[in-house]
Amino acid sequence: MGHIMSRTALYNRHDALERALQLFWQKGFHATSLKDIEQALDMRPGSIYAAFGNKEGLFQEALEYYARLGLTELERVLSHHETPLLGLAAYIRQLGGIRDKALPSRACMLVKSLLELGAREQTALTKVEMLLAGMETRFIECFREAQNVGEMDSELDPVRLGRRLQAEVMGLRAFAQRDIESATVHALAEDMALSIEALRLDDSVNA
Amino acid sequence: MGHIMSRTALYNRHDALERALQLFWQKGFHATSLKDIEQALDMRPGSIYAAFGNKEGLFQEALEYYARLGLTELERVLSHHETPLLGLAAYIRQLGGIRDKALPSRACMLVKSLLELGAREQTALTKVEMLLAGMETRFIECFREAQNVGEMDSELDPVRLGRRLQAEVMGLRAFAQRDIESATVHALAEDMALSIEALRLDDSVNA
DNA sequence: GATAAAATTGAGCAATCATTCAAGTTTTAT
DNA sequence: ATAAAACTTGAATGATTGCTCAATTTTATC
Repeated sequence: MGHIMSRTALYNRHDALERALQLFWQKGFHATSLKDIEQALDMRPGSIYAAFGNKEGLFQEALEYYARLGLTELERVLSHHETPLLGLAAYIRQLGGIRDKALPSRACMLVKSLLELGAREQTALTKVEMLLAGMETRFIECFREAQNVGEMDSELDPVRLGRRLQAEVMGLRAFAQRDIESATVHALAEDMALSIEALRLDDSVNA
Repeated sequence: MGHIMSRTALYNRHDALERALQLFWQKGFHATSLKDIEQALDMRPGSIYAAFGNKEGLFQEALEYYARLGLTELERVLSHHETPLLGLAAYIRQLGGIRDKALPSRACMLVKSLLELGAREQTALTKVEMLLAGMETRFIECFREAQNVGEMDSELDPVRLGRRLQAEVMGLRAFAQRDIESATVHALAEDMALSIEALRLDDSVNA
């Protein structure tokens, strides 16, 4: 893992991380063996250890990559909607379609890891906590911004609302991991989205 | 696992299940080794396999035991409140104090297992799905009963409400697994409880 | 107290685990 | 063309995995 890295090496690294993410997201940390990783990345043990240190190091980089993708997606949805609350509602509605996409798992990888990892994987667990805190912060910022633009009652607590939204997203995605019909998840997401939109002031609805 | 079993053998079995539950709930299925189990149950491998078949069998029995405890606790809270919705709200509020108790994990063991288990543990995974469906059904029944006693608008869909409540409980408990202050979880649970109570018709509030 | 049945023991099994490293290959710099 | 640096290889490591079973102890029955 030198400081200088060719363009192809960078690409290879990114590609390896992508494949590692798929694997870890699907099977979790403990159930993913190095054999699995060697096969998925088409790399031999020595190369993997030279590039990522050890299994936990690779896992942590996959976690960061995952969280970056997730935050980017949130920003994308937010930017395509007029106001913060409408953006958040759209984000939730989009999560309602999570069973329709071919993903390694419907559950959030951060939550999966939060529930799976123990004291033996302290550094990875700390990273998960950090990344979840980052997502929470972004949600809170949305509610604050909604207040600033007059979309939401300024008496409400953006911190509580942000945390509740995170808990709802966690719940929605854990629920979506169950063996249920896609329509059920869509309905659940719709109900949650309506709760967000219900926070909008009458003034902002007619804006 | 013969049909005849002495009182002490039954006690031992129950005790072993209790200890196995603590272990699996804390560390998850994969991170719990048979060495861990031998130590916790104070049993040697042969006895464990004679009593429970294999690691997955023991895990499944622990799951059933866990779910039975959870359902019993829900019934207990419901029975101590006047109406279904007030009971559910109280149940949620009680979950807000989950960080204050000394538990193996704050997260629901069924959700932990749902997210951790894969195709290789199909039978256990199917059991998890079944137990979660049972909890969902009980929630739905509560909302139906709330309609029957005139506590809730009969236009609302008890099935959607029940599923949403399950998703909220999943989210609350996953959120509570984060390294956060107890007060934060209490506040989150309070907000969720208020949402349940907001479903109550004005008539029933003054009943 | 003798005998049969049931339960427990723990050493040991093959398989798999994450990881290392000397040797070989490719890439880069000169 | 050549040397140095960087990267890759894959066999081998010791530890640990879930699990088996012949031997032994405990329990139940008469």
